[in-house]
Amino acid sequence: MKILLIEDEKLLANSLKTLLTAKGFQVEAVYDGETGADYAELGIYDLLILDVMMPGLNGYEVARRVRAKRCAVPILMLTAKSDLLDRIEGLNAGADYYLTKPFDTRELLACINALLRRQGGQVDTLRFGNTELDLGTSVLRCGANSIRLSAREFDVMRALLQAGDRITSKEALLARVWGYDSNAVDNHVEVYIAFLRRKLISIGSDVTIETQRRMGYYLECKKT
Amino acid sequence: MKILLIEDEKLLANSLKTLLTAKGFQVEAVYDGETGADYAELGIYDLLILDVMMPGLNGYEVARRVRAKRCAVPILMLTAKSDLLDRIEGLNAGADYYLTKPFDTRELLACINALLRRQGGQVDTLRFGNTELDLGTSVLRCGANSIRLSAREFDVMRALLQAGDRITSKEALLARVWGYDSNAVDNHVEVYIAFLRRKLISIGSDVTIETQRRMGYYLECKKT
DNA sequence: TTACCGCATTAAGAGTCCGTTAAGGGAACT
DNA sequence: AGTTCCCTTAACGGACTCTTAATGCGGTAA
Repeated sequence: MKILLIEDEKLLANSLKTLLTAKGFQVEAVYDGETGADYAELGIYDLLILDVMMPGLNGYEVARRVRAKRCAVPILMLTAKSDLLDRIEGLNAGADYYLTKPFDTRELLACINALLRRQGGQVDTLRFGNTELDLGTSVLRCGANSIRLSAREFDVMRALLQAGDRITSKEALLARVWGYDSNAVDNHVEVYIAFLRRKLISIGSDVTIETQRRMGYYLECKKT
Repeated sequence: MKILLIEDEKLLANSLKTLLTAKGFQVEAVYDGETGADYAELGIYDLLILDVMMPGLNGYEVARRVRAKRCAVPILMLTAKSDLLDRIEGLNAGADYYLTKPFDTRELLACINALLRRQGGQVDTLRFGNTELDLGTSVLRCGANSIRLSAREFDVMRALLQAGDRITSKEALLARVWGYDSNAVDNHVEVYIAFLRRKLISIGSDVTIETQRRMGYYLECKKT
């Protein structure tokens, strides 16, 4: 896990670096906003730790610049400012967490773990209603019942689960599952929707695939 | 965007629900941890707002239970406890953000936006008066009531909502919804306006589609 | 007033879109 | 080579949306 630390107070920067390195992270420290933004935009870091008060580009500006480049890296903002409006500005600038100095190292580590946990994509199953799809094994499960999905079935089901109750169009499914340049036709999707419906019923799921005519498909939980 | 609010103080729960609903979120509130965990595990929410101090299952336990089920939904924890160790416990239990009561509503909204931004797909809604059109699900909603729109209905409604109280001509609607080169006639628009009027009434909306003779249609909010 | 034009509303028909099944071909494994 | 599974293709039946058309009302102009 690579962390980029952008902090102009070298004393604090070094102690943080030592702490995080000891915890097993790879830490790179830079001491001004300009350099920090340049490094961050490389897109090779798993986390940015960012001081707000810095000469040159301040933390807000760095965050905004990084987000403007569509970098989705998590940003943890550090600051001596505990003012409410500062926190709000930080979050709106694109930060994911806001920590006020002085902070406890255990809290810092908990924050970092929380941010990385999300980033690390520990997501190995997708769920909706009483049903879950195991992304590792392609098994669709509902309580004690389960059934294996074929490759295509899996791709379609995953797309539907990610959208949840939002409508997924046939074109989107064709593009995601069969590829943009394939000569697949709508009927392919319809056939696989039928396959999945049958399998959902066979494991006693309360999830149904609903049709929104001319628009696409969405999931619904038939409980309550 | 669907939010599940788990908070046993009904006064606070209701005021939060009002606030968030006004901001265009779909909010469901439950008043104890057990129920909350059950709902959360359905996997249909985009965000959990979770009070720590509750009878029965407390917030930490709810978070742990949800994470144990491998639900990746973002969790925002609320608490009166400002103690450092509580914050750390919250984050380690699986929360993504920790907010201390009393909090400013602007800060709460900034947090929510930060968490949802990371979650990805910011499916928005079009709103007018007390009514909104969910662009992801093509559901027309007014408070607790909602109704699905067909493809054509959706297209017409979206065009009207985007214009708001400005007049949209039939020609514009024909061009946008049916296409420039279609042989659709004015009556098509009239029929769909009638469909939409009926649906607006059926969900108790205060929005009406007004006719400006020879010019087109516009929306009006009948609130007094 | 009277005739006319534009719009509202309803109902029914038509056509499109979708569901489902089954058969055939191809790839991987035995 | 045989078998099995998966994906594709096609055909048919059905349901729903969209279109069409007829009727009536209200405003507007001659």
